[in-house]
Amino acid sequence: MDINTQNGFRALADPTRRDILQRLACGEHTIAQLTEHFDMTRAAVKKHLTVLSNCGLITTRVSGRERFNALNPNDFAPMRDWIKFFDQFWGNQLTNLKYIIENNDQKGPLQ
Amino acid sequence: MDINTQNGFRALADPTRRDILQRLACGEHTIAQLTEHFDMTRAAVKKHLTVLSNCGLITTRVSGRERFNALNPNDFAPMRDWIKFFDQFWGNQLTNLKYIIENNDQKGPLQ
DNA sequence: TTAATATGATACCAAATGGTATCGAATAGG
DNA sequence: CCTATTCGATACCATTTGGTATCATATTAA
Repeated sequence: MDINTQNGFRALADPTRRDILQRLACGEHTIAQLTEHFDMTRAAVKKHLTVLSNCGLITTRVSGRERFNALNPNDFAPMRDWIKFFDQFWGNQLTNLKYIIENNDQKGPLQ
Repeated sequence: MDINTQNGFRALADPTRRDILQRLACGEHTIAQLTEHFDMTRAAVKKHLTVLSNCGLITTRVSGRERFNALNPNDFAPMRDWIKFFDQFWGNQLTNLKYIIENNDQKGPLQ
C-alpha cells in the first residue's frame, strides 16, 4: 500500500514500531527474529508489522515458510515533505514559511 | 515541559494537532480563534493544546483573560535528530547509518 | 455591580489501540 | 508420512484516545 501522512505519523507514534524500523535498518528480519528483542508475543509484533506495511514503511519478501521484512526506501516523499515543514521551525528558519504560501497549501506539504 | 521523542511523535500523530501547529506557524492564536476552524468544541481543542504543550511543542502567553498559544521554536533537537535518522532512508543514504553506530545508541537518536 | 467573555477542569462516553490466547495453514526435515 | 516450525487470522480484553456536556473561575465592559 502507499504511504500517507496520517498513517505514517501514527505508525511512528509507537516506540515498538520505531524500534522495529531501526532493526530493519540493519537488514531484513523475520517476525520470529524481531520477536526475540521484545517482551511481547509474536502476534503483537505481527500487528505492528501490519501497521508498518499498511502505510508503506516496510515491504515483505516471502521465502518458503519465512517472511523477511525490510524497510521500504521508496515513495517516502510525502512524509519527508511534512517533516521538512516542521524542520523549518526546528531550524529556526521561520522565513522559509514562504514554501507553504508559495505552494498555496493550507493543509501543509501533504494531505 | 520538555520535549521527548515518544510524546512528540504521539502529538504529531493526530491530524487536528498538526493542523493547529500549522496555524500557529502563522502567528499566535487563542483557543477561541483556533476553535473557529474546527468542527469540534472548545474543550476538545483545549485537550489538543494540552498535549502539544506537555511535549513542549507550543508555549502560552497570558494576557488578561486571553491565552495566546504559539509554536515553541526551542529545544526541538531530540525530535529533529530522530527525524534525521529516518530521513537517511528517505534520502536513500543508508551509509549514513554510521551516525547511529558512532553514537552507540541502540535506541536511535533519542529516547 | 452586573453581565458577557475567555478559559480551565472534570465526569462521562464511544471508538481506537496494543496486547494475549488460540486456532489453522503451509513448509522443512527426520 | 509425520512432526516441528514459521507464520496468518481472529476472538477477546484492558487501556488510551478523542470527543461532548457541564460547571467553575477570572477578566472585561456597560
